[in-house]
Amino acid sequence: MKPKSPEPKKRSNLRDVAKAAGVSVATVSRVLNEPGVVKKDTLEKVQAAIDALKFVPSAAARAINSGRTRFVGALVPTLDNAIFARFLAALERELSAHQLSLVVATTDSDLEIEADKAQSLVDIGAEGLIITGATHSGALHDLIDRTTLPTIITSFFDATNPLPTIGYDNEAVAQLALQHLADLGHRHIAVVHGPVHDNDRTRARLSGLHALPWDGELTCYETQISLRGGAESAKRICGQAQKPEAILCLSDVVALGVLFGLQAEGVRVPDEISLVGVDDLPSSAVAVPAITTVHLPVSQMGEKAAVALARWISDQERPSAERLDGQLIERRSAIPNPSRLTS
Amino acid sequence: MKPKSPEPKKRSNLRDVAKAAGVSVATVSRVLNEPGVVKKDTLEKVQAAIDALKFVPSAAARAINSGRTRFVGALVPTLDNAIFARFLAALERELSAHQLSLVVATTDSDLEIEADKAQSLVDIGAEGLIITGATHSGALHDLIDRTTLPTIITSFFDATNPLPTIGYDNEAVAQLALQHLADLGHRHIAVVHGPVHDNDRTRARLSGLHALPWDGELTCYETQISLRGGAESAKRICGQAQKPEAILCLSDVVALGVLFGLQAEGVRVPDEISLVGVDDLPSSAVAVPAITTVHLPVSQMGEKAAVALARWISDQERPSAERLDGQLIERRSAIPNPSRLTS
DNA sequence: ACCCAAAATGTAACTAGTTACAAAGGTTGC
DNA sequence: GCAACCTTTGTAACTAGTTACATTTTGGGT
Repeated sequence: MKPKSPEPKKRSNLRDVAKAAGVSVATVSRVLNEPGVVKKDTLEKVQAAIDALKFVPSAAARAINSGRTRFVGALVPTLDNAIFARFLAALERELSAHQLSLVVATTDSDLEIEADKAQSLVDIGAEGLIITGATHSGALHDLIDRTTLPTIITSFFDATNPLPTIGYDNEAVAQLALQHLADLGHRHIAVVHGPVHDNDRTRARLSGLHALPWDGELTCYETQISLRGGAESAKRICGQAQKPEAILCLSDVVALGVLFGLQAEGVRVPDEISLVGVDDLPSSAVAVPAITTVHLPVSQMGEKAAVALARWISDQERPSAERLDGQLIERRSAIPNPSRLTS
Repeated sequence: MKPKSPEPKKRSNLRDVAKAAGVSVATVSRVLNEPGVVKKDTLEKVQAAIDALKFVPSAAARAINSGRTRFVGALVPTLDNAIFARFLAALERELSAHQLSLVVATTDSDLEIEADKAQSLVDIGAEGLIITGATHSGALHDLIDRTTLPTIITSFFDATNPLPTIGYDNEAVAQLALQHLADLGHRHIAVVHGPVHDNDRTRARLSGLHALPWDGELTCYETQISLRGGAESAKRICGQAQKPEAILCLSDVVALGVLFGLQAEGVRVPDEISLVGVDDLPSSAVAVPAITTVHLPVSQMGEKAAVALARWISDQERPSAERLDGQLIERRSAIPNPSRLTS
């Protein structure tokens, strides 16, 4: 027989504290939540008991009463691309200002993984979800539907989507970049983009490019969204019989990779070939030559998403879609096509 | 009077489902947790009721019984430096394999913010903590102490720390880089490093440099850890009367920034000046010239931290300190000092 | 000293699950 | 035909807080 403490260490709870302080549980609860209404010396007694027992209130028990867990989840393809890291940084900063914590889950751009991780987020009690793009698995849509979990789509603007979207018009964003090159007189342009599979942002950008009326020619190269992917694409492009006059990269990591790749091949940018990107990462401003790109307000997107989600959760105010505009930032990597007379 | 449903929409719970299916709450609970022991047709009845009521079990109620919330928190200075983003990516991947989610909080290298956010993590029920570096506010130490929350220090190896550390010996890491430059015959070296305030990793690296016995001269430049900070430092260095023979950057983002800064100033690397970094970010391998650097196994660190924390939480196995070694990766940005005859 | 309101505290019923134990139902052996 | 056992289900007591309401204490005014 072992009648005495077989498990001596166990987190102390409200009732332990109440007993130790010689008060009721309600009083302890008040000390925790509205110390103002408790008489000074009972407050001190209770505080002493709390300290003595190293009492830490249980988050779960609080959550069960308030119905609030105070955290939300975000699903992004990867953390390896600075564009998402920057987005999350802004999101976390603003959520934190609204007393919300952020659970991060990466999906590797796989819709099944995404749905799985979303389920985990629900299982642990996320009060809301931030997801990337508008294309998702049926399982995820079901989950959002049955839980009626506040969910915001980012990086993708689409006013007709049943879920609120906060993001850019990806078609327009890509067109900004292409139009700029067209205006500079380039007619033979290589497009370097990330995987199209499971990525509706890239698909939208590509279809934007193809929808733009102009008289030039596009050659597309698909690669991994990484510096290495960009560098390898540059090599591939340099291996072609006829080099393009300009290269358009649908993301800045790739653009920087392409720049490095071209430098390694001894091709001068922008003299021999112009280069534009999309994203406007800090690296694009600092690179030599600085890379002309389409600025995407990711930090603003993170903030807006955070505010919208926080409001949705606390006030049931369902946000409406918000369109953020890209902006062309002219730098040194794209110049007028020297082999053409543009007015 | 409003006796009828004044609030028609409320999440349904276990008892609602039990009532709807005509069974007891225990049976519904079994359907959820051990469907094997339930007779087939009751199982179907219950499942039907669950679907009909769109029942989703409450995470908080589960947590209150199991005592497990299934998530941990990580405190990092920033997401803007790829080194932390990569660390978190690996951490999240491995935690996810252990059925744990990751709450990310950024501290901006401010110990007060760090303590605040740690408190938030505890408030929402984190089962464990990953923190960066060994220097923290008293409030954070108190918190860890009173909650006895499994907490692992990363990016900093110190076998004598009361908390388990998983990381590099920062002094040694910096020495690897400096020794390499010394071996190449450089005697006048500029060191570019991030803010020293509240950052024990940087401090350790600097003291490592100063502890290395050699006959050269170090000039230190403090700057923000960013591309821009690096580029500006390069300009500052070029403005000196006597240019150093080599530049040692204590992180790779800064190294790349310095490279860009030097290129902008028309200084050729490595011909006129050698450059080495620390971290081994992907950009260092792809940059032109590729940057010689000390590889830090961040992904491995993320994985090891995840495994150690997961085990600590589930099996009460307190991990022991783990030292990860940096490794010099020789690339193109550092060459023998041309102005000297090194055998 | 006494009344009354305000302030402080206590009781017990909630929140939404899990689970030990009890009880009922069904099957098999002899 | 009935005991013995296994399968399946139900009851009620847990988990750790919050909170409506009841009760006690306190203080001021007369």
